[in-house]
Amino acid sequence: MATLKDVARLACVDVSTVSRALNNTSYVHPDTKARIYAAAKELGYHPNVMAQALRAGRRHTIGVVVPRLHLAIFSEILQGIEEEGRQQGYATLICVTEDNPATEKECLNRLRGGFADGIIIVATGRNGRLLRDIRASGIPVLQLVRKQELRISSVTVDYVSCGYDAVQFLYKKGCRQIGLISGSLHLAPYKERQDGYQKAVRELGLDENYSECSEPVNSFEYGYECAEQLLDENEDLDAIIAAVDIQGLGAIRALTERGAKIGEEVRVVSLTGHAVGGMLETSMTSMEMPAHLMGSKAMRMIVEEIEAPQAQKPGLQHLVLASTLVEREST
Amino acid sequence: MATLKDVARLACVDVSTVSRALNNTSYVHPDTKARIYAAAKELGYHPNVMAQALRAGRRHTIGVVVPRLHLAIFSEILQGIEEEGRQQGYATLICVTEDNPATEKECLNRLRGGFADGIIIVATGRNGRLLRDIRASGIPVLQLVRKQELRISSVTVDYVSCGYDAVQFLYKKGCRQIGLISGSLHLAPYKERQDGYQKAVRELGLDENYSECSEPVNSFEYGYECAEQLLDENEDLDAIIAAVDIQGLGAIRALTERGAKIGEEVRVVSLTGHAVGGMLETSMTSMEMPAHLMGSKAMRMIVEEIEAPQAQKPGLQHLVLASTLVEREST
DNA sequence: CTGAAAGCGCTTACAG
DNA sequence: CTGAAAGCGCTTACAG
Repeated sequence: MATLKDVARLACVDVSTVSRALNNTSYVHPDTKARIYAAAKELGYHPNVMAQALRAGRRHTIGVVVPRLHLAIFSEILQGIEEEGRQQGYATLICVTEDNPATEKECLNRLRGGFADGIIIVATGRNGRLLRDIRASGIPVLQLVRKQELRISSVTVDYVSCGYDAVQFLYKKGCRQIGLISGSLHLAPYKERQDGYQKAVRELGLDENYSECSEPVNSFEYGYECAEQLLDENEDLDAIIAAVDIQGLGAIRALTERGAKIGEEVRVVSLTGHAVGGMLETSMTSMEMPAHLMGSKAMRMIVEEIEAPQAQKPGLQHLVLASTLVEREST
Repeated sequence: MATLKDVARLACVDVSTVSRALNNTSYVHPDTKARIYAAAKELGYHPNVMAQALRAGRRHTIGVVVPRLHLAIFSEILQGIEEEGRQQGYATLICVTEDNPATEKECLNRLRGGFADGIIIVATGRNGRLLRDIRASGIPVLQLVRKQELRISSVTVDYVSCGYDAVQFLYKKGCRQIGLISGSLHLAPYKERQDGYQKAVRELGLDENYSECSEPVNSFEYGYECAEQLLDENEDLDAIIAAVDIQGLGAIRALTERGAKIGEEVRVVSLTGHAVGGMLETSMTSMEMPAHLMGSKAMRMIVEEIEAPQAQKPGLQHLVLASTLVEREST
């Protein structure tokens, strides 16, 4: 790769002049400029971003930590992040943790210390302290989807309303025995959706139907098992709410195998709204979270924080967006 | 952030000694070492990766260019890339192009010139020349999934066999009127799958049934429309092959709406094998591509090329993996 | 209008 | 065993 020095030599000027000409950072005589441009072109010069970054103390890179990409809403969120980042001149570095705290820790430790100017974390497995450490060391950190640390800015969805609204909706459809398939209650999104469910069910004076399978996970199989269990325990069950779509797919599968008429005998709602819901034989009603928007908002917030002058950093911000109900055939 | 200099000052030694101690790069007196470690710990020192990178001329970062992440096999591939990269000590930078050549070009231009030590490109929209340029400038480039440039290393699947095998499989199931839903024939994976289809159909003396909808895209709606068209044009159609899963979902949807018995009257096979296929009411048979493996292989190949001494660069390599048929209910 | 110099934070021959 | 110096490729006051 050609460097500034090479261009300078070819154009018979100092490197500083080349830098000024190429960056348009102060007046350079047109003739000199022309020579420099010609030289740069001839050599196929591209500035070395690393050197620029070292100089500026900024890499224009944001690290994103996600639990997984495949079959999850995270991939859509990530697209939102990346797109907005590109527009703002920031590159997006990713780390996939599989919800493993050790992997997450490893990722975070790499990201700090120069790999990224800021970190958007979608997972969060017991590394709260590390996160606060990183933040304290001057690297902006933002939680997305899962808000575990109150002292760290976040972009989330109103999960309580999400659960609440789903129950209300089903109630209006005539459902009286509504089951819930959730996830690990250590994770805020699951806990809060369950809170919303509980609130609505109690207000309406309905029975609470929880699935209590072993280790809650975000998977098709888990959705399937939980649905089986809910149906076994309550033969009057007339609705199932699943925290995430692939659990919903599992529930639909279980219902299909039992020959239950989905959307009539038993209604199904997902609380996450992955686009696959609309592509099924029986398309699935869901509370859709504005995934792309959440990603771009998060990126914008973190870039703002990075670029704000030291004196006027925005401080703690929690942005909460709303889910919207998209009614489909499963209800 | 504390720097080497800070640590040196606190430990009362030269920065070079700190560097040597921390990197274990030559003998340092145990006492000095202890002081240095203590100082580093006290200051919470983390080396500045940028500076290291500038010095070493290597960033330990690979750029990955993908058409999209959501609802595509690419997210699984990307997980494979990232995981392997992490193990090899490389970070993964992503760029989402939406198959837009201009966006792709922008991404590539950023990635060169220091953003990445190597580039894995999954898209490829008419930027072959730029790719060769980048490669010529010393940055390894690797094509994944789509092989457009013969002079650039690649990891792909044997798409011809994939199409061929699907037809053979359906033939053995008794199908005689097999329709194909493909994608843009400018893209090698689609073209080759179609070639395989054609080869098998001709060998077996069957009719060729192509969907000829307007602009081929990788979408649910496109799959739906094409299926409709295939069914309208040939009322004896007894099988549909879809290039990618979400087209397959569209086809299944179309069949469902017509009341056709999937897996009996009309069989459906996808040629890509996104995991969602196994989670449907009628689970979908598919030729599964080893997505995760493709990602990790690609990462390993490019790291090898980067780290090989100048004298013994591996040179052009094309790795072709096999798809495997996973039979499910749709056939 | 342009050059010479300093410095971003690190590593690594070179001395001693 | 450890320090002083040079240099990775850039940018930016500071002179002139």
